[in-house]
Amino acid sequence: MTISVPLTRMKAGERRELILRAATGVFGTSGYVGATTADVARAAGVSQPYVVRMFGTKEQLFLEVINRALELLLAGFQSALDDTSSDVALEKRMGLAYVNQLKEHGVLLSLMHAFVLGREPVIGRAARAGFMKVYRFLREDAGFDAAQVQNFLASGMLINTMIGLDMAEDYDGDPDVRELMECAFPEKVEMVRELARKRTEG
Amino acid sequence: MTISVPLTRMKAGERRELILRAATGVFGTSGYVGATTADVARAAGVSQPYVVRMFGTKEQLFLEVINRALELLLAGFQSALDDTSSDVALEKRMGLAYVNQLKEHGVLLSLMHAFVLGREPVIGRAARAGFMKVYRFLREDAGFDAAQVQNFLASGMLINTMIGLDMAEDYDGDPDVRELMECAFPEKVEMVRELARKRTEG
DNA sequence: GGTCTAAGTAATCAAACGATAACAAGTTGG
DNA sequence: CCAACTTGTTATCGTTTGATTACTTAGACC
Repeated sequence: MTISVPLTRMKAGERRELILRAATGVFGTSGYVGATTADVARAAGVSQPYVVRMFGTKEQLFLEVINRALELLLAGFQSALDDTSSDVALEKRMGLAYVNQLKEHGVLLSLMHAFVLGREPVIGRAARAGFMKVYRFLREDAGFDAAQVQNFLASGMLINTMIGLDMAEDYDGDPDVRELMECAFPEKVEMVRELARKRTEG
Repeated sequence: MTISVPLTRMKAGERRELILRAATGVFGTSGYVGATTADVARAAGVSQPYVVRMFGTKEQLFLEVINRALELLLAGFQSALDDTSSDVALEKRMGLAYVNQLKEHGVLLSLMHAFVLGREPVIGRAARAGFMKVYRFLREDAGFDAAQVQNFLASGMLINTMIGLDMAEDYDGDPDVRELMECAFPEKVEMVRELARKRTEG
């Protein structure tokens, strides 16, 4: 039973961002179809009809979630690109920028859920466009060649998959999981485990 | 309007396999939550209650679908492993075996949909176990080292993603898509495009 | 301090879905 | 040939869900 009475008022813009963050987490966990507008509302601390009225439809909300996720991702890449202070190689800096997106829950996973819905007319089109936007950034702005991009994206998709699988769940019980995770998230295994713990308990 | 009258009888075993094939395609396209038992029934040419009664629940059906998909995948890998006649390197043979699973629609994609539902208690557990079964096959039976397995799985997850995105849809209109596809499916681009066409038209 | 707008809720609905129950028609074995 | 089991269907039900409508109330502004 949720006590829903007083609720401090916000301007629509703030509330919108708050709901988008909540929705990112929910869609990341349950997927586009599996997530309900009531789940999102609960996570955001507002009523279900308010979520729908603010975004029009669940589909529109999901589109805004994945567009926001793409903006965050590309902004992270741009920062890694701009930061020439460190002597770390570009490809590695970009990889770290990618993994750091895990700190906000659902950013990478809601994208991943969109990526497997290519046959959905509206979402599919948006997902392809978003994916290729990342491709072009890596290819043109970051200056990767085609093979580098392919390799980078492949590693990213494996990371998404392992996060989607909640693989950290089995880290302690299965040495093969440990081996794989240490290979897939170099230097970031502890962060990933910590975040998984927080999500499970909290 | 479906004409549903005469329907030649089958033994339950055959009908089961037929439904599992149909369900593989439907789950691959729409995902676990998005696919309905009525969709599966329509694709299999039987009534919706029959699907439910044969498999108990939709969840159970999905579990059988992904277990079957895993069996097909591992059988394909085993064949590639056994076929020592060709002079093609093992890693490449395994890659071809992977891509050839695309010939049956939904085998790789239904697995992919399972892989992003790690938080679902039952499906998540099965998905992790299945993924690690593949990992162990590559690591132990195929003799890959950890980095090789990571690289192989990463390429596989990128392939899954691009198929899930229905990326072939944009092959003609976007030269970057063409570049990426030629990098991700070496020598198999035409097959992928052909299968995508069949799925779109048929 | 009253008023008017923007921020929110409660109540409710129609559609879709998974599941169940009850029934029909082949097929097989004695 | 008929009884019994298997293969299948039609009809229907209770929930869940996204969406709509109508109502409330906080707070900014004159």
